[in-house]
Order: sequence, then structure tokens, then C-alpha cells
Amino acid sequence: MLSFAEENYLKTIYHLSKGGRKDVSTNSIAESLHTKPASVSDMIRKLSRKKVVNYKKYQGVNISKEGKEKALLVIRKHRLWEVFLVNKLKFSWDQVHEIAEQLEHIRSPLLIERLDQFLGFPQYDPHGDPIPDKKGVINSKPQIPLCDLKLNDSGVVIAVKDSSKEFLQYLDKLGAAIGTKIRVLDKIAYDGSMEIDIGDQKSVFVSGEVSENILITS
Amino acid sequence: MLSFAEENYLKTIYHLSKGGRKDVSTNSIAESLHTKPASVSDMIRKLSRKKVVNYKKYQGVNISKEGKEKALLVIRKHRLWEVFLVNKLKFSWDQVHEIAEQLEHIRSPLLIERLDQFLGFPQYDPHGDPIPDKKGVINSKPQIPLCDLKLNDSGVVIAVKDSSKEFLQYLDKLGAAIGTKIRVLDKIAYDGSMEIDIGDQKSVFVSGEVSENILITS
DNA sequence: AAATATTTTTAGATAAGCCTAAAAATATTT
DNA sequence: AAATATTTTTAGGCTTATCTAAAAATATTT
Repeated sequence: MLSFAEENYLKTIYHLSKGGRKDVSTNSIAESLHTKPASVSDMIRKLSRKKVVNYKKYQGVNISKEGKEKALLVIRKHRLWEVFLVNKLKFSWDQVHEIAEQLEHIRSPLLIERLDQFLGFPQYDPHGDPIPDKKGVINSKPQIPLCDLKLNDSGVVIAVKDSSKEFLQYLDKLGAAIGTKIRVLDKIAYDGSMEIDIGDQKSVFVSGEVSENILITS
Repeated sequence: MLSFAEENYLKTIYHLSKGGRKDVSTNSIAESLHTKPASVSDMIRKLSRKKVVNYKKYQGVNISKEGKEKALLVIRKHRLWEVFLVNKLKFSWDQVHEIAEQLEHIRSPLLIERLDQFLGFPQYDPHGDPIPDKKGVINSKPQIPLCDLKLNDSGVVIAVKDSSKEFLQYLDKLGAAIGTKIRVLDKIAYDGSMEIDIGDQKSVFVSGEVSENILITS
């Protein structure tokens, strides 16, 4: 059985190996977890002994089949709890991440099954991320970063890449919650920023960084 | 801030100092927590340094005002989560203790407030135990152990002293859930067992141990 | 009250998870 | 390809929470 710390490492390795390529570096794990590379080396050896990652010294790690299943179960729990917090307890989408970080480690398969049922088998969490099923299978709709849209393209906000409080509160302020229609009015080559129309209501400028973190379905 | 382990010790000390008298022995704590007396000595010193218990070597511990508040907050969380599991997720009363043991350590004052509201501000958990309010205040109805009733006395099951799976499943089998009327048909002096009428429906014999763990309101 | 038994504490280990500092391996420059 | 820079690992410590074994204090018998 994995400890809380082991689950957190595994989850991070899973997330990092989605964005980048197969092998994940020690430093990137340390950075994600706000820990030191030396601690990561230790933990990786332990995860390797437990067969949840494949590891060759100095070569980075990649997650094993078994490890991926375990990571996806933690992610499933995290996202289901987020739905609970928002839909049932009326939290806002920027308040739930930290609490779900704790709740995701509660061990009880029956609890998760019942929670899933209680919530009506939701497919997506409040940030638009897909919820893996019991077996870890994810079915996600295609998501395109806002920055990749062409001039005059439009689409609907379907998810966010960054779930930080700060970013979500900024989106709230813009009125660009999930489900909002967005159209590209202008693309500024100089700094990658964009002028966009939000919900056919107002036009605003957003930075390149923001446009990378808003995910659109067309 | 207290660790999970510290919270568990504190909760146990609180419970033990309710049943017995003021000073709680090292051995009794060790027994309750399935740990060794040496470990308890260590932990007590730590809790004492943190001012949540009063401790004089070889004299046992008693919980401080501050410690009692913290213990009651953990108990509040435990009992609210039990209500959630039974009322919302349709768990049976014998399934919830272990899960609540995990959930009680989740740290988020807002979460507990919202959960309380979501559940309709319940006063009692599924085992009949009173739920402390935000400030740790408990208002509990008088509870008398079944074994203290006189011949022909009757009352309603209001709570159970033992919340173990085994005991609760036995009560289910008897049909003696909370709210059930019970009348004393006979008291066997020899071994402390009793013959009782359950819900005006059937008469059964229960052992002295069982009759100590069923709490009645008259 | 002396002897014995019990309880409690201390001493010394162990494992998990983290750290800093130094060494080793790999990558990048020149 | 040699020198330099970066990344990763190892070595050695620290804290928390546990343990066993032994010592010290308290309780109970005789």
C-alpha cells in the first residue's frame, strides 16, 4: 500500500509525463512538489522497488502500468471530491483544490463508489478535467489552448490548465467560466497576447500565459 | 498544529477521561490505541509541551481546557462525517466508523461548517452520540445503560456505547436500532443477563455485556 | 515494613520523509 | 575533445512515531 507521500509523488510523475515526454526528470518532480532533488532521488528508489515506476539511475523515471492505475485512482478521488465540494457544499471552483488534496488520500473503495453515485456519475470536475472511471479509463473531449486558435475562430471554454486560486479568480473576474463562448478578435505577435470577445459581451486583452491556460473546444 | 497521531492520542485521552475519572493512565491509553506504553510516554511528553494535557511523571495525564477544545473539534468532525456517510451515501451504521476515523483529520474549518449546513445541522450521529457544536459545546440527552433499568421499566434505545461493527450488526439482527422501544421482562442475577421485549414484538435474552452497551432514554 | 508485582519511564533502534553538502554522472560550451 | 556547467545521486543529519529491553517509581502483598 502506498503512503500519502508516495501517492503524491506518483500523481506528480503521472501529470509530468502527460505534458512532457515519457521520461520525467528528478528536478522537475522536485519543483512540482516543492521539495529538494535529493528527496526525490530517495523516493524514486522506493517507488521503483514497489514497481510503480521504472527507473535507471541518471535516466529519469517513467510510470509503470501499475503505477499509472494507482495514480489515476488518486486523481479520480481528487476530482470526485471537487465535484462534491462545488455541487453539494457550494464551494467556488477556486476553493476546492487544497481540500481535495487532502480528501484524495482517504482509503475506501466503497466510499468512492457511493460518492460517484451520489454525485450522479459526473464526467468532469469543476475545472473541466475528466474524471477517470473505476478502472482508470478517461474519456476526454479534445481540448485546444486558446493561444492556438486563429484570428476570428471561436469556441467554448471547456477546461483550465492551471487550477490555482489566482488564475481561477482572474477568470471569474473576466467572466470566462467554463461554458463561456470566446472569439479571437486579434493576436498580438509581439508578446503572444490576444484580444478576445467573451460571451459576445465584452472584449478584453489577455496575456500569452493566460491564453495558454484556457482550454477551448471547437 | 497537531499531527494526525497527536489528534488521535488527544481524542483517546478525552474519551478515557469521560468514562473513568480525571487522571488517565499510560497503560489504558496504550491499550485503547493498540500501541505500547513506551510510545505513550513519549507522546504524552510531547502533548504536555504543547499544553494540551497536564502531566506529572508517574501520575497519569488529564486533558487541558485547550486540549479538550481540540479533541471536541475532532469528535465533531468524526460525527458529522458519519452522518454524511449514513444519510447521504447510504452506508449502514456499522460501516462508517473506520472511514470517519480518516475523514476526521481533514483540515478545513469552512468544510466542516458547510458540511454541517448541508446535513441540516444534525444533533446526533448514527450511533446516537451528540455532535459538539462549533465551539465544542455538547447538549446530550440523559442516557441510561439498559442494565440499570428495573424490572418492567421501559424506554427507547437512544445510543450505543460500543460502536464496533460486530456489536452493531448484532443489534441489527435483534432489531434494536436507535429509536426502538425496549421493556425489561426479567433480570437474571446470576450472570447479569436480561430478558427484554424489543419493539413490543419479540422477547430475547441479552448478555450483561450487551445490556451495558445499549443506552436508553426514559 | 519488606518483598514482590505492576506501572511507567528511559535508553537505544528502526523506518519514513525530509534536509544540506559533497561527489559522481551527464550535458553543454568553447 | 577538454573545460565548464548542470543534473542527479550519495552521505550523513534531523524529526516523528513507533518498537523492545532495561531501569525506576509506585502499588500491593505478605
